[in-house]
Amino acid sequence: MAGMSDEPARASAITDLMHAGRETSRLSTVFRYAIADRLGLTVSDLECLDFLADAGSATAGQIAERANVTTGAVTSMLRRLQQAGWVTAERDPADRRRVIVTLRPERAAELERPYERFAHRAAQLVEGYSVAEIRLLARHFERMRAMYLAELTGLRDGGPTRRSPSR
Amino acid sequence: MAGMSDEPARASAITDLMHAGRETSRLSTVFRYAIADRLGLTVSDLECLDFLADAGSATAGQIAERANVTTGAVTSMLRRLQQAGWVTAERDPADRRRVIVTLRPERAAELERPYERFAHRAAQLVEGYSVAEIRLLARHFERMRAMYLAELTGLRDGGPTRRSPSR
DNA sequence: GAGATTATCTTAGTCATTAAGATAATCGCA
DNA sequence: TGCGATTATCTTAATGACTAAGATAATCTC
Repeated sequence: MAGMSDEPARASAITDLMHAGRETSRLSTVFRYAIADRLGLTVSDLECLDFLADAGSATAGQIAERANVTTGAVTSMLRRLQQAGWVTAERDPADRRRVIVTLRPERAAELERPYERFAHRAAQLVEGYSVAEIRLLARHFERMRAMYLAELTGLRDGGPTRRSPSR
Repeated sequence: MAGMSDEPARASAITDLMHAGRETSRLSTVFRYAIADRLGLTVSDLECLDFLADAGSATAGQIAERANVTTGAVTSMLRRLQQAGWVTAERDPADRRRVIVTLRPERAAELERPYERFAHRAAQLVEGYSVAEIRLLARHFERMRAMYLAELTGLRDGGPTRRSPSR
């Protein structure tokens, strides 16, 4: 096999991969909308809660950056989420300008529930794969994750036209 | 190797995969937000335009369903998109209740532009993979796509609590 | 052709978000 | 030490996308 030209096959496989990848990304966004709606949250709220579930706790500023909203939006978001009992927020004793936000641990499971069916099906999907294949997929997703993070900061900083002229 | 118990390794690989997969999905949503923002569009607008880029043209009702918004929202969305020169909209001569919306072909490339850097990096990522590996990834994404579609219709139909009580 | 259905549009009101600037705490440096 | 600069969050006013409910208008059905 080595040295044999498989360029056409390779190119077509890459095209397939790109198309399926983008469509999956698109659908995952719509799916996330639906999940947030189901939980009575905005997408930004869900973003925040998922981030907290992963990170444990974070400052208001970190949440703003991560959810891609202004700090003003985070202020009202936190009021919302505190009122609904999702998070606690208190000033950092070490630096009293900061607000440390923590996901209430007893609510974390509730956040997972809409994903349960999905996770179950995803596990079934993987059943037929070898360990090596699973590792390949995990590595790939990890690289994509890094790419998204890099591109996001790139879009934020490098963007000359951030908004339509009317805003 | 065959018959050897690799269950612990397998389980940990699956955990890694699930984690990276979910994080990637989350980031891709934030990325889509950023792309829409960069184009001066809402996420619904982008959803609509991407749908049109794929489908060629569609009725207002089909767009509403696809973008998960009411027909009233589509009306103002179309005014927006027409004004910005993204689409044309005209009544269907065969059924004058319908409005047929078409993406202006000369604007389609513009829709791709914010993805270019991303696509370029994604291509680099894949350079080191064998054709078999690329095919594995493409197959996996295709299966995920199918899963998302199935779960989405499930969420839409089976959902008892669609909104928070205050709305 | 009358009533039911379908597709889109209108209207009024809601709410998350932004921009700009206020407030308050911490840092850096003379 | 103390003062100006920086950093983190909050406030305010305004914007605009969205929804629900119902209006309008075209098409089906019998």
